[in-house]
Amino acid sequence: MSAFEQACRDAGLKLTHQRLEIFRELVLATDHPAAETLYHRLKKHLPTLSLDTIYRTLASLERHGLISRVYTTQSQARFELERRLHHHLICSNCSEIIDFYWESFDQSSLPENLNAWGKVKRKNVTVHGLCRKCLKKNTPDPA
Amino acid sequence: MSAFEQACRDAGLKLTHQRLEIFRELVLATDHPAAETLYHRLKKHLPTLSLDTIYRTLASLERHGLISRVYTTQSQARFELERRLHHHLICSNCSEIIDFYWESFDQSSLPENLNAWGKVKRKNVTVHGLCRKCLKKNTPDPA
DNA sequence: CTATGTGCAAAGCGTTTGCGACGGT
DNA sequence: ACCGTCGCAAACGCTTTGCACATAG
Repeated sequence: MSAFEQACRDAGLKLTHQRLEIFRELVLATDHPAAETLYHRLKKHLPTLSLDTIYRTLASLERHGLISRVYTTQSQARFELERRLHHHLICSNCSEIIDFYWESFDQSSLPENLNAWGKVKRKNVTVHGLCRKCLKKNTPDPA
Repeated sequence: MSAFEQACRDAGLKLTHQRLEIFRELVLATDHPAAETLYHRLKKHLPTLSLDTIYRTLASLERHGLISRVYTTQSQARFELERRLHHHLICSNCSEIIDFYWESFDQSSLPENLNAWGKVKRKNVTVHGLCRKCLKKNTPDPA
């Protein structure tokens, strides 16, 4: 967390109460929350917090590489801390997103013909399926 | 294409001119176009076509499993034909999305501990980097 | 002939922005 | 005291919806 404070100072960002709380909520969250989700969670302890501040803060933290936007098919953007290389499990029913690690994949190399495309920076796996909760509820995917 | 006509009949969808043209454009497209992109491309040959029809048609084709929505961090939704298993290359600069194939990955198995999560249906790789065009233009990624 | 699909215009929803007040540094 | 940030409200962009007419089956 004080690494966060240092990063803010380096970036010229002020250490406001709101900023700290929004970041702290993201540290604790494992579910890649949307802006609105964060808003509802934080509103309990910060009743005057506004949704705009959440949006502005998320954009600013993203710009400075402290958090990142998650790839999704939904219209709502979702966010996560910029952590070590990881991959995502996505439930097609409840659209929960969970991290997992797969080091043997990380160390493997891509097909050679990708060099023709350009310069590769990162590779990520997304696994789709049904999480245990949704399997139990016996709720098959929509349509 | 007549497979498409058959699929429409099976789904109880009428074979309208607009529907056929929108689907045909998606068959030809390799760049995972957004609704608006399709609109501009089709407008040339179908001047009376409306954007709402594009949206409605895309939603309907998606519901029937003929096309799918691509995972993205942008607010605009992008679409592709439901083809054989493939993976995506995404340029962080121009956000172009290109398909690639990687059969040795497709045949590999996931870490065993994922069974604890639920039932896996599909796994996809997303490669991020800079495409050749953007490398040439010497346009480094934003910020 | 009937149900579905279309085009138009208006509404919806998530997100962004201009403004004046506020608060770190 | 200064510049970044906040909350408010209004605007924005992408997408969806209600309605009346048109069209495929």
